[in-house]
Amino acid sequence: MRIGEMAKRAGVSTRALRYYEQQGLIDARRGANGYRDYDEADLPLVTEIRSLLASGFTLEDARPFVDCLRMGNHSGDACPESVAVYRRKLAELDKQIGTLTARRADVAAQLAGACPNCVLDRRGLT
Amino acid sequence: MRIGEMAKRAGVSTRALRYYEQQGLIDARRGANGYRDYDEADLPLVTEIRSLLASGFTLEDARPFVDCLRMGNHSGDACPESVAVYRRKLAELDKQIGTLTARRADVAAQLAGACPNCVLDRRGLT
DNA sequence: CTTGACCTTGTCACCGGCGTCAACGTTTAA
DNA sequence: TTAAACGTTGACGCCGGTGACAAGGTCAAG
Repeated sequence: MRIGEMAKRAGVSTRALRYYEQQGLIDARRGANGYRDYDEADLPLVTEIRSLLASGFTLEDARPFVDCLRMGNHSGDACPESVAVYRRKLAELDKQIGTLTARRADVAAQLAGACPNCVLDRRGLT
Repeated sequence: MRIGEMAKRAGVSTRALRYYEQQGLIDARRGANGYRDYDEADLPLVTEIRSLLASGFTLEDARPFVDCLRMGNHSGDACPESVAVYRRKLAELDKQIGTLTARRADVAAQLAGACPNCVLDRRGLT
């Protein structure tokens, strides 16, 4: 199928598909006219990418998942490289959550100090 | 004082000081030679900006704090506009923390599904 | 007079994942 | 035959806070 159809079916823009190709994630054969010719099997790859991006992963993160699917696996995370990404991401998230939580406490303390009447911190209250 | 001294005393780069001026946060008088001439009173303003940036606020967020200090207040958050920024930021942080926490749960679940032996989720354990 | 340490403005680069044009070739239906 | 609807590559813009460099002006010390 051509890029337009693939885009429609995957729910992405053609721009995105070209970008993924440029990043070496999704490759399409070329017709005699230079048009990209996508395989049916590429659809789940694109879907996997979108799903990961929506979950906060980067395109680089998605690479092992796509490779894993292309190797014939039923699921993109059936490979150790993908699992490693999960773990790295988990650690990243924990770190970020920790940072933001500490920051939240700081801001709340500042707010309490600056505006004593502003006891709007809903935490610990019912 | 000139920009170099101000930068040194505030612990920022001259580039940053020029950028703050460009954004309308810190204004300096100009000498006959065109050199910026900072006032002693500008030092705490710069310090306030750095402190806020370090806490995850943007330069835009810092604006009311700086204005507040320039109006003669002892503290940058002694003005309602600054307090409003605190509150907005607090809400932002809560939202971000919520998003990341949900995402973390997703990733942990995926990890658990992809790698049953990988029960490394340290939460809930001692 | 010259060197070197300061100052000035202006501009590109970064990071990520595209959106959005431009300028052009191809296919397809009327 | 022609116009619409597709396809191609290439390049700029965005967002924020600088870093780094260019090409120049200024000023104090030796």
